[in-house]
This record gives sequence, structure tokens and C-alpha cells, in this order.
Amino acid sequence: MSDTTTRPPETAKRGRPRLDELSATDLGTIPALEAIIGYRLRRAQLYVFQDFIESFARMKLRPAEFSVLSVMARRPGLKQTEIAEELGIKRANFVALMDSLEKRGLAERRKADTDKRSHSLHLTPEGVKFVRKMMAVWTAHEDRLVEKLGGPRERDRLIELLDRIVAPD
Amino acid sequence: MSDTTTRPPETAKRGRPRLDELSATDLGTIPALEAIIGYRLRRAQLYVFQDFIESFARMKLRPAEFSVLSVMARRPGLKQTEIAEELGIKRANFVALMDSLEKRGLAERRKADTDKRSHSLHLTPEGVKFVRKMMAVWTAHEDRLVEKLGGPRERDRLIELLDRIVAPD
DNA sequence: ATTTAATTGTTCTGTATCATAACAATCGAA
DNA sequence: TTCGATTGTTATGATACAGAACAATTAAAT
Repeated sequence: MSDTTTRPPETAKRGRPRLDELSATDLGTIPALEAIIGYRLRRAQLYVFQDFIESFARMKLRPAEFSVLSVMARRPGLKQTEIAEELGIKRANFVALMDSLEKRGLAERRKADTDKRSHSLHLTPEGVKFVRKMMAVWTAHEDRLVEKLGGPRERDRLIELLDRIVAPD
Repeated sequence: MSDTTTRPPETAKRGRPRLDELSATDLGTIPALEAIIGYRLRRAQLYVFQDFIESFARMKLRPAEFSVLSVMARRPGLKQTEIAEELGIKRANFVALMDSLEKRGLAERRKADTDKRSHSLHLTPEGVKFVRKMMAVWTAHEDRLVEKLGGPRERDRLIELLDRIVAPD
């Protein structure tokens, strides 16, 4: 079904085509979206997050909250700015996130006596229990992805490639 | 630098620890964020988009607009819903996007005479020129990424792995 | 020691992204 | 001809993300 609308003869006037279709040589420089790294990365990331979000819908847990709880579990006592920065979250936006976790009884801010400005962040006992369930759900999610990738070796290859992108020159 | 903060004796009471630190066995089930596929994917995607956005800041072009112009360049005449769906954009949100491109004189909606409801989308002559510049900028961006990855072969490997994730079971 | 600068958590604000519902115009099928 | 589906559109709300400003506090400069 080729476009037979008004098309000027395209007289070889040593110039460029004037219409909404690019010349063959031009087209050569235009990649399909499927060949664009950023585009594919984004689609894959959206897919993974979608699966993640569905997995944790019942627990009412979002990716950002998951990551914060994870860090608190492994390294309790860090202060807000430290966790926020590590996760790439602006400290201004971290406040509401932490408020929510605190209101749910999963985490708490403790006044650090060494520095009266800062708070050190910790899981509550409930938070610890929650994290255990959380990790069970996460494992199922991650296993699903590894299987799709073809195995742990492929997972490692993927992560290694993603590393190269993020690594500083 | 081991953690020597207040740690309760963790008396072997056949139970779980009650504090904000998980037991060693628990910790084994808690992955560092660095080992989580979704987390790494997201960080890499953010990096790539950041580079992309900076590359196109001067042209005042966003990723979504780039993708729409790309599709119109390669396949002029598609209607809004078709492009939107292909790009994973809700058709409701596509409207403002297309409005903007039209206001800038880069693209246009033509009334399709076969279906008075739909519009067929096309680049304007200006849009064609714009896309040429756009692709030059994009090539530099993409080349940068390929170099970071280590070459075209690594790029292909990456894309192939991302494919497996998105591919249906 | 006193002033000055920097940090921490916070609030406020603005913007971009994304999803959902409703609607008129139009089309296709029953 | 009627009824359901589609197309583009508007309106609305939720969420993510970034920046400015501010009080309390700490650290550094003089």
C-alpha cells in the first residue's frame, strides 16, 4: 500500500528530497528502534519492573521501598543522606518514603547522639519479619528472570555488560 | 570495620533474632542490590537516558519525541493509535506529544480519507531535515555506548539478552 | 572565641510521566 | 437501522523526580 499522494517529481536537483520520506541513503542512517540500545534497555527495564510490581502488589511494596529496606537490612545504622545518595534518591524525596515505612512500623529513625542533626535508620522487629517475606517473594521474581535469560551464567553476562555501561570511563 | 554497636547476645532460643539485624542465615538470603537484575537494569537505563537527554538538550528533544519521529521517518502514514501502541504510549498521552511536534512544524496529522476518524501521521519537510540532524546526534550517542560496551559484538550480546527478558514465554 | 561556611533533614513547589475514565464522531457488523 | 467497537480527544489523578529555601546543628576559618 504505497503512498501515492502528491509527490513532486523529485527532480534530481542535486538536493535533498523535500517530502516526508527520506531518501534511501538517508534511511540507511535511520535505525529501527529495535537497534537502539537505550530503547531496548528501557523496554526490558519496564518489563522487569512490571513483574516486580505485580509480585509485590499484595505486600504493597514499591521498588524504591524494597531497595531502602534491603539496605537497612544489610547495613543498619546508616543515615538518611547516605542511603538516599547510594540509591540515587534525592534526600528531599527520601523523607516521604521513610515516613511511610515508619508509619507502617517497618523502620524507624533513631537520633544519632554523635550528630544531633542526623538520624540513623533501622528496621523494627516487624521490619525484620517483613524483610524475610519480602526476600522470599523477590527470589521467585528473580528466579523467573534468570530462567528467561537462560541460566545464571547469562544473568552474570548481562550484569557484566550493564556494568560496563555505568562504569566511569 | 566490623559492626560493634549494641548487639544483644542472640541467645540460642530456637527463635529468630528480634532486633533490626538479621541472622547470618537470613542475611544469606538477602542479596546486595548489586546482585539484583532489576536494580542494575534500572541504573544502566538511567545512565543511558541521561546521556541521551544531555545529547539532545540543545535540540529540545526528548526520548519519546525521538522515538515518534523515528517511526514517522521510517514508516510515514501510520495513524496515531498504531504508533502509540507500538511505542507503549497510551493514546491519551500521545495527543500532547503529537501536538507539540506539530506546533514545532516537524510533523503533521493528515485526515485519512478512508477513515474520517483517524489521522495519518507524517513528517513535514522541516521534520525531514530535523530528523537528519537528529540522527547525527544519535549516532554519536550510540557510538559512545558501544565503545563503553567494548564493541559491536558486545552490543549485540547485550541486546540479545535483553530480548530474552522481554520475549514471551 | 566568634564568625562563617557546610551539612542534615525537611517543606514546598514545579514538572514530567503514566494510567484511567468519559465523550463525540465515525465506522463496522448484526 | 441499530448497536457495539474504534479513534482521537479532554480531563483528572497518581507517581517520580528535581530544585530552592529554611532551621537546626556541626565544622572550619580567622
